[in-house]
Amino acid sequence: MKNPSRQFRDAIYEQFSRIGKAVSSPKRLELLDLICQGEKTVESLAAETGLTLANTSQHLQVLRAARLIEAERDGLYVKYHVADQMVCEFYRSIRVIGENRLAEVEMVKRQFLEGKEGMEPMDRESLIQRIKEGSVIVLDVRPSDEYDAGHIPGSVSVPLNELKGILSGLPRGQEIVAYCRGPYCVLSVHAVEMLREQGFSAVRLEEGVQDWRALGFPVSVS
Amino acid sequence: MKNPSRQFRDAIYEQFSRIGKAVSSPKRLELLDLICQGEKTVESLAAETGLTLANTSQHLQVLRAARLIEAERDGLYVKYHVADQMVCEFYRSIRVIGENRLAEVEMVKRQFLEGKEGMEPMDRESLIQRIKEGSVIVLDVRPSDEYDAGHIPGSVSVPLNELKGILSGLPRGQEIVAYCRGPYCVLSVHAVEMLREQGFSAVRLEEGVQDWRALGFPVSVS
DNA sequence: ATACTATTCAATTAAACAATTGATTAATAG
DNA sequence: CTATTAATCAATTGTTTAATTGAATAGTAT
Repeated sequence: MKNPSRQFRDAIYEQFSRIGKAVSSPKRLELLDLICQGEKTVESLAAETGLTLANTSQHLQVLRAARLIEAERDGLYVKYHVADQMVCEFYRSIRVIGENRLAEVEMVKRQFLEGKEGMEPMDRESLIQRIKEGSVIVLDVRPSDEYDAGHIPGSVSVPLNELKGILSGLPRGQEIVAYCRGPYCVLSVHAVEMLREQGFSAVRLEEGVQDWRALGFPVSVS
Repeated sequence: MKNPSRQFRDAIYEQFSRIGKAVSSPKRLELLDLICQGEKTVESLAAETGLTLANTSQHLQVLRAARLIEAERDGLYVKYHVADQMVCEFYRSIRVIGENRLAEVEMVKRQFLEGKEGMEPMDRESLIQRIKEGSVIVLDVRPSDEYDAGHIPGSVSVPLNELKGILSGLPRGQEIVAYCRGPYCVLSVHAVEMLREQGFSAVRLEEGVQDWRALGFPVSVS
């Protein structure tokens, strides 16, 4: 019926579409985003995404069938991690294309941050400059295992739910920068809100570790 | 029902999944691949992919709705082109992840090239070196409008269907390199087969213009 | 205007998919 | 061995999707 060259191309693009199908579901993208922060159990992913356990597991199978992630059993738990750093860069490229080309992304973001004054990134370049020269305190407000898997050099791990307890230990004079998983993670938003309520001078860094790496800056591990 | 932060994330990942859905179909990937070579009419895309016109048009709408491509009317024809060079790089990253992570891609390729001796890329690095220093004749065997949209510097445009006619004008002594749209395009395979049958010393360059650009080498236009 | 061509739209069909539920399989601890 | 916990599998539901067909639209040439 079909000539060999067409069969060949059909087979090839069929294979490539496995990658596309894997990232064609919003929930799978969210899962991939989380897994890019460090290895995660099925349970923790289900909790973060609001999916049922069975449903989470099935989405993870799809990502695994496309070879984007790998599973490893650790006692009672199965931990998933990205198959290759390239996968994180790939996920990030979807994000960046979305941000650049889909006006709706900017709209949704603006709508969410509405009323949260000053949560918009204020001159990213100079903020990053100050972080690199160490003239501000940088808080990584993600869970500590994500900090361990990779963080901005010089940052301090203060998971959001521990922030309240260490407020008294923070210096009042210096500016505080909080960051988390990236522009669509709300941990740093809440951290900055809390810090400001307590009278601290705090700002949010939108970028996550993946962005930091993509910008060509070093990332510390453990 | 859901808290605002969940609503926000759902809305954001929903947007990103538009990109994923757009590249979740084999045929749309093939279309995107072709459009990355230069602007194309619906008709020519339908002919290349073996899809019906209506079906092609609908796939193009999906790619357009994800803002990956744009349409422009030119007289009777509608021409589609990539919305941004970033889209070609994105498509290429799917291809590269597929090549690196899906064993099936290599299998399908090997199966197709089986029996076509020497069609496998022979020491890519040194071949590229010789192309760059101009010690081989480089033929671009794609349609001429694709050559115009971007080609390897120093290459000569000889669309496959014109190759037969100019065989007599080619030097017998020198090695000839043929390239086309990339590893999954068969134009250069056929070109090399024809050249060898006629006694020429010919090899295939697997890389296409997108790869050439991604490797950091310059690309000539028009 | 009229015919003509390229493209898109609309309606249909069959196939693929996401989410849910309940049952089942691993690994561990008592 | 039995209970417990984490994860997966299997079957079902309602949606979404790809491809097909035929009709409708937009632009061109006569």
